[in-house]
Amino acid sequence: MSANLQAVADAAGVSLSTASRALNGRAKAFRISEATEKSVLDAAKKLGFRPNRVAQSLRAKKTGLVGVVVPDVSNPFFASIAQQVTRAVEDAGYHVLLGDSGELGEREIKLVDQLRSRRVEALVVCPVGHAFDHLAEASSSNIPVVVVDRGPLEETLVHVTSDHYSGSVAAVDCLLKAGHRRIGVLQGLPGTVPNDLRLKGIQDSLAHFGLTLDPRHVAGDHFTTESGERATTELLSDHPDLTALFAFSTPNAIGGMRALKRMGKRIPEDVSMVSFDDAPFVDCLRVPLTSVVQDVRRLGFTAGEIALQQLANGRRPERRRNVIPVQLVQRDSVAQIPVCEDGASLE
Amino acid sequence: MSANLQAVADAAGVSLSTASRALNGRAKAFRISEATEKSVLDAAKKLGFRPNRVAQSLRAKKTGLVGVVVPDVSNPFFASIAQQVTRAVEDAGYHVLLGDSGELGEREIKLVDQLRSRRVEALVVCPVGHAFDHLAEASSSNIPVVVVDRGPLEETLVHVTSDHYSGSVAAVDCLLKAGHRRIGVLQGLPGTVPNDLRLKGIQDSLAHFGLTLDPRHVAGDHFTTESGERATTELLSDHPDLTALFAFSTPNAIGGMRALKRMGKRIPEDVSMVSFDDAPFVDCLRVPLTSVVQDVRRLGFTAGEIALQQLANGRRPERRRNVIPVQLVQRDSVAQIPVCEDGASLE
DNA sequence: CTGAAAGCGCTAACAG
DNA sequence: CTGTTAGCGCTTTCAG
Repeated sequence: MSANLQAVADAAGVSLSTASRALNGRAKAFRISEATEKSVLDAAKKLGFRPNRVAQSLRAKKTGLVGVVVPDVSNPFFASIAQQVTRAVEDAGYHVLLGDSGELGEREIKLVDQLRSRRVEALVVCPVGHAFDHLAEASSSNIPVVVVDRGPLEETLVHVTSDHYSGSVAAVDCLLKAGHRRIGVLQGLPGTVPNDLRLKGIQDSLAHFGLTLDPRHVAGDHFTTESGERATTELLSDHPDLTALFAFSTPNAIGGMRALKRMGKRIPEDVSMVSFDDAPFVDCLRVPLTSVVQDVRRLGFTAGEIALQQLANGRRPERRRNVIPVQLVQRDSVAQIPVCEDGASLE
Repeated sequence: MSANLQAVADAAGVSLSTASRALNGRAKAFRISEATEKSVLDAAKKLGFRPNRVAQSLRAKKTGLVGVVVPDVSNPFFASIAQQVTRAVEDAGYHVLLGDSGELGEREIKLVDQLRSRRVEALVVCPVGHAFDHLAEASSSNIPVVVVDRGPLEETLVHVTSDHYSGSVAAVDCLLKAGHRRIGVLQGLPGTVPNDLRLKGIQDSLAHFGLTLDPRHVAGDHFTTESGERATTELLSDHPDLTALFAFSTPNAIGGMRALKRMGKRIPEDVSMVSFDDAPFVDCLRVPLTSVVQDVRRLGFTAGEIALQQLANGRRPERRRNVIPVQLVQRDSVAQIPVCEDGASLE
């Protein structure tokens, strides 16, 4: 195995502690002679000494580790978040222990537990989104926990999230202004905050036009392509009169596009589409999608920064909920259609 | 802080060692009475005992950690690899320490060093691609190293990679069969194996038609959208007679599409395009791209498996180079054009 | 059946 | 200016 401090000390003909001090750049502070210092440094280099961070961690009771748990790293949205956390904490000397829950609540709980066993100093978690007890428990046991994206509705945890409600309102307003009245929704995971806040945004936006959201116009059960494809097929078979679809994620939208293609429907001629987005390539899709763009990088970086601050301060930040603004970007997937006079006739 | 073994032992009224044995499920083996075992387990639960993995690691000289270093986690290609490694090793009880080199060789070296300091038991690295000494050094100091994607040309390291050469040949054959003779190349990082093997594939494929690759038809310097966009602009300004582009990555292709759009050129009517791919959404791009599809998941999972085997066997595998097949998928981005009779007139 | 003690590699009192 | 020693939390001989 790799040489240890003792070996270096022996090679340099000094004691363990002198070697330690020299290696840690404390030579000056301890007034170690330059000759001694040099001989230690030389010995270390010659032996290829690499300080054992495990031992250091045990001793210092600090691992310099941040645990990051996401539902699916292969999704660019979560990959970006993991990346930004990595970047945010690296200058402070922290490394990231990565966990992928595979959208499974049970796995998430297990992962959080394992990471705590590894004594991560902080946790940044994109939860599956239905249960938060394990995170609350971690948080109350004094380890900084930052939840990103799908957090609880109550302000129990430090939470970084996009402005789902406003974004949703903007998206639906855009459809309404273009004359659409019968809008289908390709939703993500029901019961999670991003999903339900967006549904609420839709309802409120429709209400301004004296309309209501027909629950039968909402389909889908995950933020995945598969869900988007299934939901679209279902929605358009049962309700061929829908003129627009609102997809709750880029994968949902991509699934929707696949289904529409299969059904021989064109965007936006036959069906308009807007999406709530999280991926950087939306402008290059078959039809450049009009979409609510989230600032994913900021979401992740902010989470990392908050965790770091908390680590430095030693106390929870006053601000629990950090809402990152979103922006509606109009592209080519929404067609203007003649306003149907009997706006109330939607169903 | 969290309770330690001593605390559990005290609470259960037994010694440290008995507590340890009971907690590790070795009660039977050590013929500990059921009552004692139960009291230990109860005490542990009551105190919320979580074994300190750092101390265990120090003691066992095993961390159960695999280091994964990639150039850019936000790129779905690398994100998938990281994910698959995570999945491949998790059942064996390993966790992944993630590093993002940001395509910077220096950072990669530093990260590898830091991860080794943290005593990762194995390294899976997608190198920036120009220098490998640090990896060779790690490998020769007995830690399993698996290089994915951009490895060295020589078989000095265990390497998992797509069949770049054959894929490239297939892509160019497809263009040639469609009548294209003047092909521009949006390359990635020159000097890396995937890049240069693909260039070689192009040359050999062209040679079959008695053609050669004009170096001026090759542009680009990274596997990024920016490089793809710049290269396309450059290529089509200088050589407006190019009828097709071969993009070496999905980001390169997306950049190319952006540039073409800006220049008012349509795919495939004005310019055909094929890409060497690594992302799952290519079928939904503006123009569904004909492309060489890599089995990214297999790339990553295989790397994880090999690392694990090596950890179990304790010796380097015989097979150094693991080549994963690729597949040409024809979509709609290649137009048939009238064969120019004077095939030699390309330039 | 259970306990005492050594030691993994390192840092930081505490002595000289 | 340098060395000795205790101890971080755990597992595992070695003794009873």
